[in-house]
Amino acid sequence: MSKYIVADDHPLFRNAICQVLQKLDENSDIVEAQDMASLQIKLADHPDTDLVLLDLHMPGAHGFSALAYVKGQFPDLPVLVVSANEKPEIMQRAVEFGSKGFLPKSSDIEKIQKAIQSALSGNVWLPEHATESTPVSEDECKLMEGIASLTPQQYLVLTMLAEGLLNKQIAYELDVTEATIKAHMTAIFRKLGVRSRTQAVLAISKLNLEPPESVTT
Amino acid sequence: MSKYIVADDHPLFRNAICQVLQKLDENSDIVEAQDMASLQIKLADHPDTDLVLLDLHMPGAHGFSALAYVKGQFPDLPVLVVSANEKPEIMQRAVEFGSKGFLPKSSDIEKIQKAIQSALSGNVWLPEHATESTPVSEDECKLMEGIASLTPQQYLVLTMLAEGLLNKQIAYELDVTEATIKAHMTAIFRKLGVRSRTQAVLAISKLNLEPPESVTT
DNA sequence: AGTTTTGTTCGACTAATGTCTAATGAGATA
DNA sequence: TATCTCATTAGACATTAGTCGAACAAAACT
Repeated sequence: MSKYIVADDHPLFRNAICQVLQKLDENSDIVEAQDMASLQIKLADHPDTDLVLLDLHMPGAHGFSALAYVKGQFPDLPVLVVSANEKPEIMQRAVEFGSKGFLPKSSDIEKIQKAIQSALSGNVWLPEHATESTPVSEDECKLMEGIASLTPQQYLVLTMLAEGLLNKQIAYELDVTEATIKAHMTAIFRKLGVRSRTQAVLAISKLNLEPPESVTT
Repeated sequence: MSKYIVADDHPLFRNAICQVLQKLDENSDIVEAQDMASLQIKLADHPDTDLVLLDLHMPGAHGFSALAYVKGQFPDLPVLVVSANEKPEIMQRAVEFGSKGFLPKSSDIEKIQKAIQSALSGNVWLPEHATESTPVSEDECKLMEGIASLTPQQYLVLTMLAEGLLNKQIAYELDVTEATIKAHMTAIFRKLGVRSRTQAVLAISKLNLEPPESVTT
């Protein structure tokens, strides 16, 4: 019997994944998360999780930064990235950043099963056509390491920064002082190797697979 | 006899394009630009240009913002986008934003000729496989219009903002006071419909085709 | 020529951002 | 248990960012 966390904001697809999991293993324990905040909680509540199915495009997940963050918090926890994205270079990058593979949302049930079984047995699974080689740049690696070293709170603050919020707004949302947010910002800048919020936003937008949501204030 | 401007930072490819143009029309007048700054100058110097071949990934060109900007300055000037990008949705988007077509850099000479002739005769040229439909969002349109309405100086300032520079640094580069840059910023924010530099960066990073260059201070 | 608009420039003022230092508390370690 | 590390919290201070009003010049319009 295995324990899974399925993190995806699309209820239909999340459900589909869950059904496949149950078919694969009737006694499996399945936990669901629909955004990064809930994923964080579930991860903390279920330290005995065997596999996380992670969508990179949930609320609070900015492309690969979500993967980097989860792997940073739980380095030994297997993660299988699930995404609507089909680009081979994205798939490969996911693996290079610690994912046990890449599962396109267009996959049929059989492929989903294979991917999950591979991941559980410690192997990597990729669609056939994802074999191009796309080297990861030095900078990108450094950035991923930086994100992986963020604390949960810091990641949350970074996420809100990436939505264009002011320190004041972030402080209000998190119910702390503006001074606290500023302190977090300074810490985040250090870890990401940047000097301002503008550069921080530029840095993480490099990791975005798809255009971010519209900027709303 | 026609006059062309070839804007591409890759000398080899720029040269190749120029040769095709000369073959197509021996008397053609060909002007070259290797970045947005020089393109701006050439555009002003040659108001009788018949066609601009524009690479969206030159220094100073942030994805579609370069196209939006050129079309904003010279609405009636035909522009043919040239790019290493091969994604159909990117190609279509270029056309929707006013390009006379999309020429992948992998094209052979024959295709290049066809694309240019189409553009000159007022038609649109696209590779065969670029026929998916990808609607442009409301927000994205507004943003493109905003960029198109920027003045040359404002576009320049926006570009430097998008590299993560401080107002002070931009002011030094452009040899004006910081107050001037701030005034430009305010104007840019209004036109882009945002309230801070952070949001401005987020907005234009939505238009980037590929990850931006590394952030260096 | 006279008027209007618009881009660029800037100073003064207000708001937001970022750094430094330090207190607190929770977990890990010895 | 005592100690140590580190995340979280914040106040004080310094810097940067952003708004407003206005001067000036160039271009467009009458």
